[in-house]
Amino acid sequence: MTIYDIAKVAGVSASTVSRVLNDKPGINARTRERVKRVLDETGFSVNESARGLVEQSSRMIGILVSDIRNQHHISGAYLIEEYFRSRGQVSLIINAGGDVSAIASPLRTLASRRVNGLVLIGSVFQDEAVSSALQAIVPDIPVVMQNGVLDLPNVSAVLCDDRGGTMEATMHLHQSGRRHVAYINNNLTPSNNKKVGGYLEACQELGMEPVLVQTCSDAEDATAQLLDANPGLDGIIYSVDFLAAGGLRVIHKMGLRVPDDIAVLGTDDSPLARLLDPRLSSIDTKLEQLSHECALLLEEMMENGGVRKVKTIACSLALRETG
Amino acid sequence: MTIYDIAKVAGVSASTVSRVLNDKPGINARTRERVKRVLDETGFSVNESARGLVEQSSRMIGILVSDIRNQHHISGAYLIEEYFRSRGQVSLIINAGGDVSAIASPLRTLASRRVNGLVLIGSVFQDEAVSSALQAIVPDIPVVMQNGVLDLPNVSAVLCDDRGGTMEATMHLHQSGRRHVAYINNNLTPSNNKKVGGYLEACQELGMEPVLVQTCSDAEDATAQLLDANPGLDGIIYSVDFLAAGGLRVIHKMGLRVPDDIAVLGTDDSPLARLLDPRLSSIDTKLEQLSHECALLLEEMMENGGVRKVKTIACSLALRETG
DNA sequence: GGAAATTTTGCAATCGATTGCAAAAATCTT
DNA sequence: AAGATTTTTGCAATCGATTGCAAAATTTCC
Repeated sequence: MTIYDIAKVAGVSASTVSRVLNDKPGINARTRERVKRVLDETGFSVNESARGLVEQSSRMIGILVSDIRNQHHISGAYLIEEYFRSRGQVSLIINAGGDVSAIASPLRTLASRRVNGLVLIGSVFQDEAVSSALQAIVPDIPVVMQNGVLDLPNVSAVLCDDRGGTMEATMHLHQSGRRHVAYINNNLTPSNNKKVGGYLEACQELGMEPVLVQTCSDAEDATAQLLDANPGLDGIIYSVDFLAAGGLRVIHKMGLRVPDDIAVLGTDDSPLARLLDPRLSSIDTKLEQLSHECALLLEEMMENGGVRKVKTIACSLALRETG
Repeated sequence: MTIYDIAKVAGVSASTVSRVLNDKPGINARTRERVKRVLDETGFSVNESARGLVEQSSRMIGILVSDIRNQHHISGAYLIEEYFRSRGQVSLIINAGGDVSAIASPLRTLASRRVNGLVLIGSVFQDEAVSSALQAIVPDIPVVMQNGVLDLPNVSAVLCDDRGGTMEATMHLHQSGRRHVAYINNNLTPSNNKKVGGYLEACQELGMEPVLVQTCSDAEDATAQLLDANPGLDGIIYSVDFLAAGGLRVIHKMGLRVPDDIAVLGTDDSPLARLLDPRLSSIDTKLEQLSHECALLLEEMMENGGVRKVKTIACSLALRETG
């Protein structure tokens, strides 16, 4: 079923059908109605391949997620998808599969589809390999990175102030009387490094001795070891909420009370925080705001041929029952 | 940058370039190499719109998710995306936004893109409105429903045995000595109705008096009321894990011990179950297997012109610390 | 060395939409 | 009623790939 078929039925030319489809002016009202009726009756749907070919645009944006297993990333992708869907742009969401060096392949996929814009989700994309891949494969399309920066003319960025958020959290614990606050990190992403940096700086400023776990694969083990080695610990900050869940379990098992004996903070203020018992206090990294800004920025770049911008969003503390 | 440009540089015709691109036979090895080198050097990427136009296929499949906010659905979508990505098919993941009656719009989007196949995720799609929309808009493309059935020739289904799983869970609790088991449901989706059915049947079979909350928006309130009204309760099954999280909190607050005083089961065996304290026992609705079957079935239908099939997968119990 | 067989390549049509330009139709002027 | 305007419509080129068929190049064989 093509516009030529529609044209035949409606007794007009294909051009007219096309113009009706796209709400172009200069079509007689009665003709327009007639064509529209045929369109409805036949349940016609435009061939976007054909349209994309002549328009040199796919009416799609690409969302490249560094790692799907990360709940937080998925949520971000969907917030952006949602925004663009309401604007009539379809989203092509693709998983990079965690391997940053292999980014060329998904990038080429998106380039082949001629996406009008691209969002990269995940701080691991802040990497030289990604930078050169972007330059080689999509040097001209507007890109926005969520939580990472690259120095390319077509690549904007929206970041949350991980460093500041973590500093603030550390200071908050200090202010509420904690003097031995540890930090447990899961992996060394650029974003997590900023968090660690904030923690260390706050410790220095406050005269606290930092107790840092740089990476860990199992939050329970890490927490148990930390508590064994540092009996005086009265606060732990985790780089991600689900780590804190494991931490809480160990703390509970050891007979310590939260937050009386020890305060616990997570990061990201994910839905999980509200489901744990006690409800987890968390550093809110403003996912919704971040995603919204990404969408706005990308839209702006796509419309105005777009100048590069870098925006930072402040974090806040979502205080609940753990500290 | 088109294949004509490549052709010019490589000193061949566009047809040859096309054949190299698609690994077609009958090209001289040296020519093939030369073209390939030019392809690499220029970083050429095929225009999928043009290709899609002549091939009458997009090399894309569509995944329509009933409601994005449902973590479980998202995970399912990604499992399917993953499978097809490994097969060179891109996925177009779209959110129906919860409103089943408005399914025509996303469906038309997918139809316009000429997706080669379609997966519907969410039992709410098991609905007359969806059936007629599918028939009207995509009567010819292979469709697989995850957790729902419709009686259309091009629509297969993969279901999990919610009813059986819930029966088994109820019986398990009975077997471990529970005599007053309640069921708390959040909403009346077809899938949840099957769960409730299984619970009721098990109760009857076991001679237990059913205590059922048909719908609830807040798990804590529902649980608190239930416990107040039924002091003898020694087991609660929730239709979804995150409800159980709220339940655990209330139970804990009331001073009851889990599982000694009361057993708690969730449903779906989501990552959350392993993060709660105590670790939540849950009815495993086999999301991974379900998604994998969906992918296989869709692939089969796309390749063989496909006959409709309906598969059911058994649930199992993931027993942990709550019962 | 030349005819036959085989391999390799290119020509040209095709997919289904959009759009500049010109022709046709309708409306307005006097 | 005829010419000038304006509105409405259609023709035909275009986008960038794929592919059947025929032509050209190469290889094989006697």
